[in-house]
Amino acid sequence: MSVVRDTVVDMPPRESPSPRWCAVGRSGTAPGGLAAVELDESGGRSPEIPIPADGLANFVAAREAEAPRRWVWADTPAVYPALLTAGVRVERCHDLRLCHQILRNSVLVRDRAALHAATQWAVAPDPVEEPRAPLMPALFELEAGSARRPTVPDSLSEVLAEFDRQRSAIDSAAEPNRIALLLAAESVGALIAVELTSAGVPWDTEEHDRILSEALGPRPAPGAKPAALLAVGEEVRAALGDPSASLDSPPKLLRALRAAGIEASSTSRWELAEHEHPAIPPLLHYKKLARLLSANGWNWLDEWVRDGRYRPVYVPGGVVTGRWASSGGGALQIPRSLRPALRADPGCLLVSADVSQLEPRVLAAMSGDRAMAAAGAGRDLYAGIVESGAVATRQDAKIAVLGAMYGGTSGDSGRLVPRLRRAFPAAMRLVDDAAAIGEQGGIVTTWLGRSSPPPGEEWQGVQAAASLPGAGRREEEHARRIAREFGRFTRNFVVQGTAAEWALAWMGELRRRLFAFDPVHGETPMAASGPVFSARPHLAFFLHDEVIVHAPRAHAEAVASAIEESAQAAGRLLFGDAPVDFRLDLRISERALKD
DNA sequence: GGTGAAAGCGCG
DNA sequence: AAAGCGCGCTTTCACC
Repeated sequence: MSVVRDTVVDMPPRESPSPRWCAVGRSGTAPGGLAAVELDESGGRSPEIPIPADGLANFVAAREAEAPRRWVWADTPAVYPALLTAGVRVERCHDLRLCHQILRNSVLVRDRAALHAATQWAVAPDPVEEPRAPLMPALFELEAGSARRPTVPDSLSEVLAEFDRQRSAIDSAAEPNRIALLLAAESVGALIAVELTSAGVPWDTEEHDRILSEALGPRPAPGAKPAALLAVGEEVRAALGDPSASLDSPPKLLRALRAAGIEASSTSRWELAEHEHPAIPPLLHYKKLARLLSANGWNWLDEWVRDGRYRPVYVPGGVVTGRWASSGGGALQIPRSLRPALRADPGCLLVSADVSQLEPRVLAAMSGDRAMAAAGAGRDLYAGIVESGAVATRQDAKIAVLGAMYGGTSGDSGRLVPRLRRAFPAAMRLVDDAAAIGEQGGIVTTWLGRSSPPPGEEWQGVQAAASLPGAGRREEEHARRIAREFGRFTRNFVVQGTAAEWALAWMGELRRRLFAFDPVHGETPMAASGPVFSARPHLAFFLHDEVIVHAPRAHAEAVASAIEESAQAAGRLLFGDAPVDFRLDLRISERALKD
């Protein structure tokens, strides 16, 4: 019994009365049907257990009651939505598609040959591009005409073979072997992502409409522009002295600006703000309104909010660093001005939490920089950096820290980062080393073991060309520039990626605690959250370092404690007893606040 | 008429 | 024209 399989792979560790994995896939013997196989520690397998074509939810519910070690399946979003709809939640799974991606790329995994050979599992990072295969009741069946096959294999035999490959790969990882923890975190993320869509964000359509109307005027007829937008547009044209100026096309707008004597080189907001001209303030206002309308206007509302819920689709592992991406509705870009539309159901509250300075704290923990950990202990990290004497103001501290993590070289950041380097040498060495590796075209790896992609062929080609004897200055400068760019990417990768791992651990822990709450009986609150999540606190929103839980009133205080405890638990899970605390801003309210 | 790149801006 | 990372989405426009 290896340490990896025995304790770490389970997140969080638990006593399981049934310490076996349960793999599910399309049956090889019963065409069109599903089947399961149970696996034990020593590689033993049960015979195929047939699952009735329409009986997956029942099967899973029954087995789940026995607390299997993990469900093993190809692709969580192909299976889990239908289970939730049927009222069945699972505690833990192993998502083969996501885990394959991590293991195939991680340089910590010594035996990757078998995974690399399994090309059918190497899929594009974003499988949401095309419609997914239908989910239930024929789980993995193709629906005539409309859908395509899942992006990864789904037969039970393929599932079992891939799981074998992955277990070997996990065991072959270099010490300290944290990759199983990463796979557990990634897989619980896959469950959470589906659950978030299923439960939805409680959305107050009237409040959204009120915010839009206040800014833009009443909702216009389809195809027409809102009154306030038109009025501000006229103001801009008047100030430009150009009644026909086009404001929506950057090239045309630029010409109009030039004609009015504004020497701008682009029409981006920050550059326009540099110029003094009566047309500038209304133009900035116009751009603000136009953005609100096109990105989150009434059309967005019609398309994305149904029955009081906004249901975005999250894409775990959608970003190379391991952050989630989203698909549809722009879940990760909801403007703060619209946050008040996020509103708890009657009888419920929102418990919101965001982590203060997550990434620098993660950097302090993974680098073991005690001075940086101390700067953030029990207070605002930037205030602590000021107190340490490294920089003079909180603003400077922030610029310096961001510059350290992003690779800032010029301006304030270029001036301040060296001071940070003196005050926090261990933390800075970690990111500086990561940057140096990237500049040489190397690969870096997060705390738990997610590796960065190598530079592309073009990058390699430019470097090779620049090192040839006949290379000119232009080529050398170009090569240097893109080498530094890649260094900034790898510098940031280790921090952003490890922060994403912490966030997954935080949510995984929180999810488990939330489900231990007693459902609220009587009138069922949060009915629109579906059979699994109504009546009990559930995650409703996630944004990199921020969560919102939708909870019955009676549970709100306890939920806040659970969020806090989960953050500390995540810190311990990843970093042991590193003296870094992850501070939260916690808020309990009926609606999310702008800020 | 569809496709893809670029610009611009929202989020962390 | 961002300096300094990672994304998604809408609009415009050149091009096939």
